[in-house]
Amino acid sequence: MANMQEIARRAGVSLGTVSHVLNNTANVREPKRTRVLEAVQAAGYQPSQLARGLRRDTTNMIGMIIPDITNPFFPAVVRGAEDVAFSNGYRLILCNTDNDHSKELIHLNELRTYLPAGLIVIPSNFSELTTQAESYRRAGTGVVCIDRLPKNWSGDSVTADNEAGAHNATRHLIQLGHTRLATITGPLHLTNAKERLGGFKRAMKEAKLPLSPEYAQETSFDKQGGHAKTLILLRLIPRPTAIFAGNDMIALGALLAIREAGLRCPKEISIIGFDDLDLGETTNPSLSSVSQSGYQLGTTASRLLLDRREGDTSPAKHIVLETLLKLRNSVAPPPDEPQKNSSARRPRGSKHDA
Amino acid sequence: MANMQEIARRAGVSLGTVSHVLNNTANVREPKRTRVLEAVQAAGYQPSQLARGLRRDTTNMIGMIIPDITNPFFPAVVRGAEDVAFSNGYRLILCNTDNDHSKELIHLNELRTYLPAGLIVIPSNFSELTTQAESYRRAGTGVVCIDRLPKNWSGDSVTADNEAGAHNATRHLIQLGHTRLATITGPLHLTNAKERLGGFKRAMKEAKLPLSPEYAQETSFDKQGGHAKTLILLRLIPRPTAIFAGNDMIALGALLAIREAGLRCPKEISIIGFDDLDLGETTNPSLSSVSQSGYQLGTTASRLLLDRREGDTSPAKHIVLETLLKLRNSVAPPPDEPQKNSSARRPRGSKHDA
DNA sequence: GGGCCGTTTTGAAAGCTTTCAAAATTATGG
DNA sequence: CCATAATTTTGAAAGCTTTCAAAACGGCCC
Repeated sequence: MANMQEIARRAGVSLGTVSHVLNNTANVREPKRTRVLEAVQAAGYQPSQLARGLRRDTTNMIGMIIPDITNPFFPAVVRGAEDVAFSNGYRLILCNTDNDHSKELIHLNELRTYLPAGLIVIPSNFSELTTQAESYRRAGTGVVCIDRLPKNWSGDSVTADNEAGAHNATRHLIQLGHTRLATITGPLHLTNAKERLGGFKRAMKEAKLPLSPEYAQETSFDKQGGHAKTLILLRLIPRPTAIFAGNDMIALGALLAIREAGLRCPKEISIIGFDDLDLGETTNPSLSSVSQSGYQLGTTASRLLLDRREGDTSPAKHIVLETLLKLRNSVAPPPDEPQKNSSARRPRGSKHDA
Repeated sequence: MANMQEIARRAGVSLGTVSHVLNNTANVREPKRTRVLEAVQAAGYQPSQLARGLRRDTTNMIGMIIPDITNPFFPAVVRGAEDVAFSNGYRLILCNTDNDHSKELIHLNELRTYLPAGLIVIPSNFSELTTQAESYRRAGTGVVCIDRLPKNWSGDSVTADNEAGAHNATRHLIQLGHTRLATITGPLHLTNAKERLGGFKRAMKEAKLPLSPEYAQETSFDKQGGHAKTLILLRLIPRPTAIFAGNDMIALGALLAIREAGLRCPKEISIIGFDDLDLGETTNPSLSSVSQSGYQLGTTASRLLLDRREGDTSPAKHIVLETLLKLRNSVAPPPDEPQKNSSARRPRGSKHDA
């Protein structure tokens, strides 16, 4: 591939001049300027990002570390980040951690050697991001933490207003007349899960409703977890008439469990999830959910990173994005009559129904 | 950050020796060897990928170009590619094209300047990949094309057996007794859409069933497309009793349209999709689909790329992955009685039903 | 102990760009 | 038209690694 030397030769100027034209880093008078540009065109020259990065001590790559692109919430985040990055000439290196902090560490250490323009990170479980980011910052590389925060994080962050979203959803259930609410949370060492539980609890307290511990189950942010914990909730006496799920995957598991148990959603049990994934539209019943924009999470993080790069040295920013309660068909007022709890144990169509 | 110079100094050896130890590129006798390794440990040294890439004339980055990570089929592909890449020390640069060939071209031109180890590409509409890849190949950089192929592609490729999958699905519908089948295909300039239509047609022909053109609708690979074209199909006389959809998003749109039209799936109309996305499990009815493994598509592509890099110079490989018909609740035998076609126009619960 | 051979080790060059100080050119003012 | 100031242009250095030819080393045999 053509290099700058070649362009300089073709245009009959020095290496430095070519560089100045390309980067607008000094005035270059007219005859030469166009000669250079023409030579660039003619040769189809594009500067080596490697040499450039090496010399400038920074590249136009952004390291994006996420748990798992396969989890339906994250693609939108990545896409948002990429869109802003791309339109500003930056590119994304995508790294999956599977929530494993040792894998995260490998990525953090390796990415450094690419001299990235910055990092956007959704921290893994028990992430050591806080310590690692320190060394990035010393090198002048921005690190933005999104979606949830690791221990002691004090840098830039972009998150959803988990507390308010959960509070709002819970209050809605209460206003419909529900008094026996339960929640299935994600892992409580994750800040977003904890905040959502906080919002739920606050709404309960404000309504002076009791909440004994077995009505707040903790599990992983997935279908299996939601399914298993819902089965537990359905056996409680009195049985809850509404479940606030920590995210849509949990809500989906809950829906399945409820269906299996022979109960009907929303008639006998209401469900609200969190995230408002596309798949919530097509379930039966369609899933009510606290909507947060993953895309916006991504764009905001990229924007923040680029602002920092362009010299914004203001103190750490903690951007919190609004959520919106999206009501679909999985919520209804509680059933009037006191339910016969025993029916929960009998799958629909089982012989005992006869 | 520490550099090799520093390590050499600490270990009391020359630059060359450090490099040899790190790359196992020459024997280094015992006292020095460990001294170097210790110095590396102590300094937390990691070689600059930029300098290394510049010198070696190639990096450990793989460019991955896809239409849109937000489309639910692609995350698994990316994940598969990343897993194999990662465990071999390679990293992924993710690029979305939105199926826009000019955006694809930008990525192709820019990625070159990173001296990537290779490219994995799902070509955009009207992709110019074939010409571009030529210049990559001249530079010794592998390009693997997956999922669908651009015009005149003769390089390595990994695709699903679209023809057989579609054929199999269609045959299943026919065996159930359906005689009036329709299909909604993706854009027919995409090879995968075309192959699926081919499989459908072959099954029809083998069963000696007629297929007039209006029973094969073409649209984009999305919900809107599926919805719109299904409305058209439902108005046909005689109305089809089964639809083979070009992918699950189309199938989803079809399902919605059928529901809106007051018809029941699978009782009155059967649907089979393609891709077997997760969301197909949770729709109502759950979606039957031709299952192809996006993950395997990704792993195979990465594997192929790495094999090439390790010196495999055999002629272009065209790997075709098996599909599997996944039956769920969206298919059933056709209704016995000749349906009253007019009902298709009436939404469920409309006054005309009375 | 000297000469020779095979192995280790070294130092410098190369890869491509940016940037800095210095050189060359042009402009300005008297 | 000269001296000086301002602007352009240049060439070399630096950034960090790999690699190649050459130098140093160690062992072996006579």
